[in-house]
Amino acid sequence: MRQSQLFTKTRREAPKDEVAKNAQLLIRAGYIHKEMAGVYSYLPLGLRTLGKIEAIIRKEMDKIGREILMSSLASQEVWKQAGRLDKVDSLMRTVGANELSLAKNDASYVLNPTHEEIVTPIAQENLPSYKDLPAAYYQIQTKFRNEARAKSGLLRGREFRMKDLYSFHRDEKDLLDYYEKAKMSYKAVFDALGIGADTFITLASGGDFTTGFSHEFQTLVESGEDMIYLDRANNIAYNKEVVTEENAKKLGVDFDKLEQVKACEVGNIFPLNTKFSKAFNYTYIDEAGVQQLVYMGCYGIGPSRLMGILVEKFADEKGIVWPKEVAPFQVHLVDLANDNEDVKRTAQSMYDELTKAGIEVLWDDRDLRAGEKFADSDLIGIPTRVVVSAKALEAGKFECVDRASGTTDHLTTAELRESLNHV
RNA sequence: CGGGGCGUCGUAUACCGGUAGUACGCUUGCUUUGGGAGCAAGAUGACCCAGUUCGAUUCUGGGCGCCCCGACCA
Repeated sequence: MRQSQLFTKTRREAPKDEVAKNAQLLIRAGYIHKEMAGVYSYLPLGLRTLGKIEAIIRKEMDKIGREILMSSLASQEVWKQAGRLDKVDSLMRTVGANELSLAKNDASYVLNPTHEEIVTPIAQENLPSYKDLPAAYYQIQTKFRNEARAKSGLLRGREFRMKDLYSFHRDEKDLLDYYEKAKMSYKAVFDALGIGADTFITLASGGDFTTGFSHEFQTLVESGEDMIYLDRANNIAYNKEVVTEENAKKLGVDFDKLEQVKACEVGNIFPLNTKFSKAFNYTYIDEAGVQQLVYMGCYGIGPSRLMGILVEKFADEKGIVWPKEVAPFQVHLVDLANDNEDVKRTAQSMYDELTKAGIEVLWDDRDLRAGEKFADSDLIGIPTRVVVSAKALEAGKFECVDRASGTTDHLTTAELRESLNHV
């Protein structure tokens, strides 16, 4: 893509109402636009990056579930059924068009902050027999939560992207088997995103659903809002709510000896057991023809939050540094042509050649001075920058800068393609 | 939801109870071209509603919005 056709601009300064590094850089580089507190629009670069993150997640989820897309809106009746209408603080309510003029307070619809209430009836309709189980549905969509305090850019929003997976089982053992499988899938996702080494399974309270634990995936990051108690040797962590005397005894862990570190929750998985199948009276028929309650699990990952975390973790003083797997483009082709037709032609043919080879290239074809182009390139954070200039034409080699390390190589076109193929 | 802070061109900032200034960005022209160029000429601004006042962007009150700390976060 030509940068002149991106239809976004970079900014030298971040808006003063953004303090979080991820929001400052993503806005300055033109990835996102702030609509209101905790609500952002995704611009071309942001959408591509978000898409990459979601594709990585989708690839793993397809191995353990079927993708669907559920409604954002639900009637409040559905939420009453599991008794959560008034219990869930983050529920956002809305009104039907015919009620707008009445300005009623008792809005009739809700924007779903999670989808147990929606998915359970779908499963009920489609998975009535032991022969249908186990099964799992997942979706990636925009979620709405009435966050009391949206903050930290993409890390905690009122509207955000979420992948939520729901699994259905004939008994607890089958649920737990699947639960372990889901854990492995999550691990694969975080590995692929380049944060595997810093992401720890963290024991958390089971909430309403279970007397046991649920599991969070916490990524170490300075700006994280959670404090976790990390046992590096055993590759496991405990969250604040779990660190009690009672649990210390139960788990045989001395919490005082653990490392306290800041982290951000990138995923969580819950054994729901029969909470929702009871509420919706979702039973399956077993081999003996007897109705049995279905066991459920739910599993979430926040792609938009992950995008923020990747910025927080990898950015430097010049701007964003994307892991190669999620960068909106692999190569930032910067021409310093101005009026030099030879340079322009060379940039065009390099763009064509790399693109044809399946490499995603953002070509900065804008008629600007070198300094501004380099500064923008640093800010945007594409992994490899290739400079096409009069100097390069003379030398027959192009300057290739690795954004993360800052190292510069001078390569011929063939060498460049070779090095990119290794990625 | 409790506490604190802040609302001035698109962005960042300044000043002021009496014609609102600067930088970046934007428009036009010329020059410049390997790390955010220069000159010249333009366009664009006081969150909303009351009150005080001859006069309010400035002071007071209310509302709304945003940020931060805390509580909350299935």
